[in-house]
Amino acid sequence: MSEDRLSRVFAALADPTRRDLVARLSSADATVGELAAPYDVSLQAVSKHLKVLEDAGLVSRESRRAPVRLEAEVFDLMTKWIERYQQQAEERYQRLDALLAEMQESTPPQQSRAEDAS
Amino acid sequence: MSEDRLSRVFAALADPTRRDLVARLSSADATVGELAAPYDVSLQAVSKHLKVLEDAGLVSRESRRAPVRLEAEVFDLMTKWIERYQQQAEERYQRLDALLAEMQESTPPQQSRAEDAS
DNA sequence: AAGTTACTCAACCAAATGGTTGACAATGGC
DNA sequence: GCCATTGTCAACCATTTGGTTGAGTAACTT
Repeated sequence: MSEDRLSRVFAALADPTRRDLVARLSSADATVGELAAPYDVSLQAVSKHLKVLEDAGLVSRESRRAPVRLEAEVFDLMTKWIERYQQQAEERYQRLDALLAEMQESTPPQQSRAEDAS
Repeated sequence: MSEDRLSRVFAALADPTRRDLVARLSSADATVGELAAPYDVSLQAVSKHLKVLEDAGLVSRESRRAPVRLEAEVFDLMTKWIERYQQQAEERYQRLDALLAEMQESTPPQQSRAEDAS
């Protein structure tokens, strides 16, 4: 479903120029020309970058020459995905730690363990 | 600095297969073979995907045939980036809302506004 | 020490990406 | 209504990407 959308969002942000555009748009809306000015690539190249951001839903415009606006809601999509697996992984590590601690307890102080034998 | 690292992380997660690998690794470590099994691409292809994830720092292994492990800390890098601009954008929208509200207050109820004239 | 099994490297291919330049379309000012 | 400005589309190019197959390497098993 939104599988493809997530792919587009991540792919869009994988490019440093595009991330910089997002960064700049987070502090103020701006037209394509304004956005293009600081970079040493053609206006067309920046226009393409903006299309990628737009297709990913990260950015929108009311009409052609209107200022580009950041769509901050899309960030939630990423955050949700990230948090889900981060949390799951962390919980697992916690369980593992607990398990290790338990094993250590039931096994009284020993001289050596297989893995770190000198 | 870690500009390049962020690019690699986002690019790594832009691929659905790679996102699925991460998802599966979040619930349990697994070997390359185990990870490859469910997909209908070659083992080599999955091996390549894992290399991409590894280069992005999302995944690690102690040795060749050891189980692959998810490095959940990298998620923080993304989260930090996202939250920074999301927050900045939201603050800006709040200020804008406040400004509009203020303008509305100083402008007593009017019959029509330019934009939505019938 | 030898043989399997598990994985990676290398070469190749098609498609996608980020860039270019040149022609075109749409907006805003006069 | 015309012109200048602003932005997009199209065609092209080099590089990267995700896949393949085949050959090689590394690690357990016995």
